[in-house]
Amino acid sequence: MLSERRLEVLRAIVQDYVGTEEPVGSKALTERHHLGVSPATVRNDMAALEEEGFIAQPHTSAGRIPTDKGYRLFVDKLTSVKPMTAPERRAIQNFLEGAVDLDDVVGRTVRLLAQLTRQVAVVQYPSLTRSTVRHVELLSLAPARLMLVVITDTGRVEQRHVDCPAPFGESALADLRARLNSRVAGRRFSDVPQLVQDLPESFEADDRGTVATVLATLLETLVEETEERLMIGGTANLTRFGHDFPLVIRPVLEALEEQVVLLKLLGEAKDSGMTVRIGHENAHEGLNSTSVVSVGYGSGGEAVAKLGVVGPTRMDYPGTMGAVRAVARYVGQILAES
Amino acid sequence: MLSERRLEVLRAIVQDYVGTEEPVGSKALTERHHLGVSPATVRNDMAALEEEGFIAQPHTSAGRIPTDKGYRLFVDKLTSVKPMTAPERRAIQNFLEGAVDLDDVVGRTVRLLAQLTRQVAVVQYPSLTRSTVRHVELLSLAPARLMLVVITDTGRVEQRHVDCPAPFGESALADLRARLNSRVAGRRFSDVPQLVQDLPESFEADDRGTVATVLATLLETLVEETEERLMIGGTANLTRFGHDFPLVIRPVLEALEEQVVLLKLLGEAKDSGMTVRIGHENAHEGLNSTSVVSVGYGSGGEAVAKLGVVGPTRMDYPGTMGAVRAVARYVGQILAES
DNA sequence: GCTGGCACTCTGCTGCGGTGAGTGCCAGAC
DNA sequence: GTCTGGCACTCACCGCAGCAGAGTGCCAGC
Repeated sequence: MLSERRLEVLRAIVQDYVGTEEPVGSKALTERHHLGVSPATVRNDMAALEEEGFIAQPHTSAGRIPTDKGYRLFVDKLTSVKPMTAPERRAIQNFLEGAVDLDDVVGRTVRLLAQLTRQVAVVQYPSLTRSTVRHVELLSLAPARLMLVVITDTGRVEQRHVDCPAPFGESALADLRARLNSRVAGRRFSDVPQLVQDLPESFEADDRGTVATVLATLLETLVEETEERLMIGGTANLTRFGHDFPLVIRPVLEALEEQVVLLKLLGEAKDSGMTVRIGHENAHEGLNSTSVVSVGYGSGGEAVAKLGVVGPTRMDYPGTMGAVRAVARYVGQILAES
Repeated sequence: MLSERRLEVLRAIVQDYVGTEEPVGSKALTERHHLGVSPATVRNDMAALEEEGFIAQPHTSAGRIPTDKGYRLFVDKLTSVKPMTAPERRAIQNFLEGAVDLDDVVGRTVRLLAQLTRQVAVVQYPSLTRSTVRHVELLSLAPARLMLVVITDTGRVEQRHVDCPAPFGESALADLRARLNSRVAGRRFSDVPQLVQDLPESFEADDRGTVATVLATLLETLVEETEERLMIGGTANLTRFGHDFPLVIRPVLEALEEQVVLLKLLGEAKDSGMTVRIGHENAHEGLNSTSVVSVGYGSGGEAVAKLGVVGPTRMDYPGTMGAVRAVARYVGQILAES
């Protein structure tokens, strides 16, 4: 077990390295932090910390930098989330309140998060799986062509074309629309399949094919849209990565363009509470030199989607975590109100 | 006026520099291109070209690189768009045909363009201004709260909440829905305002306020959504910028995040035909070391939006222009079919 | 008007010693 | 035992000089 002071030394190393982006030596440490011991003692502690794999030397006779494992310990044990100040909180709220629709909410959230953390922000659109259907609309585009529109309580709208096997009359359409809505409006997304299961039977034989097609499309929309969309922003902050950024930036940009990768990334995070993935803890190789801080957010008590930031492992964890948590909280509020 | 051979020398310089990314000297030029003259002669020509501002030397005793003005001349006079090969065209078509909805079309277009040109791709969503209204839908969310959904012929869906000054009955709602659609369905976006102008008068006094509110929201949607959305992709290609990329990439990334900047960029381009903006020809400072190749695309004969790529001024203009043109053409086809 | 030749100018590379931050280790003090 | 001061050592970084090579401008001759 590491002594209290050695942990203190690790904390100091992390803080200094995050600030200066340069390997930190024993002398500099004792000067900037009042550890109450001499550089020589700190050197001994450092040797021990290195032995345990928490810090490393880029080369002999250079200072130490934290390893992924060191950051992990720092995040888990040596620090706590730094709360936002009151003015910051007010600014967040004000900024988000101006949003006019869902796209705007997500867009503002991304920009806000990128600006607060000075890192790349990723915001998942509120999920359909857990939200409820507010309304289903059916429109006739042509005799045998319909448009299906699904509106959710988070304000999201999805539409699909439906090609009918046979022409479908206006009255049957109105009928189907009414029945569909009476069954699914206000219901959980995941409950919809069984709620509409027997609908075709109540229609005339000629129309059953069309009804079945519409339902199939509806269910398909649910499934397809469960795979979420997301928005990213603040990629210009990647240039703040450090001196080795030319090497690192490319795989990161590539990963950020792959929605699938990002969704998996957020998906792997815990459903409740904040998740911090440091360096090689990220499954995706391109993100091995980044850390991802993510958290769920939702309109009610429940999380419906996730948001987070991607930055260098050398990041200000307490501050970043504070910003991420605060933003998630306020987005949840905004969504609940709208 | 520059002699034919001097233009030929300029063309050779541009081609070589684009290929090698290194200043090109007189000897290398004569070796790689059969100009039929000696290096000494080429040197004289180069001196003349430099005098006119078409090429420049990074420093004395280095080769020459084209200036923005040189690229301009190259694009205008010395080359032509390189058409896609048949297999390429087929691949483009196949890839785009798999799209299921508008978002998917735009998404695929961006990815395709980024991949073909190995540069950053920008695709504007089809504009509402020129497209027509396919359907307007009104839904009752609460006694005094409606949802307005506008569907366009390009498959785009916009929705807005409407808070009514007074409760609005279902029958009045159905009435308004029917009348609205009979007037605006299939009509040009820009014609809508005058088509609905007198609608409130035909309703009962109690409902006129609500009708007016709905119409106001509808018109607002038109105006607001004339400011387009767009999608970008292939930002990882920015790392192909060259050795000075660490300096250049930041302002470019920043510019790319500003939708306003990009929209202005595309907006400035000619409505018909391809537009190439080279280096300082771009109004936005952050893009001074990039070139933008853009072109309009549309579902009919008419352009409804624009797409293009952003890359280093040192780009393969003929190939890029060919890819941009081909993609625009096929997207137009896909949109017309759907 | 083109060419070959020639002197000149730079950049980029390499090798070299000096500097300084940082380390590990050890003997001694508390 | 634990901490401390001292000391020798290592190694990245910096500035400098020298060299090679690519490229140029100019000029005389064809």
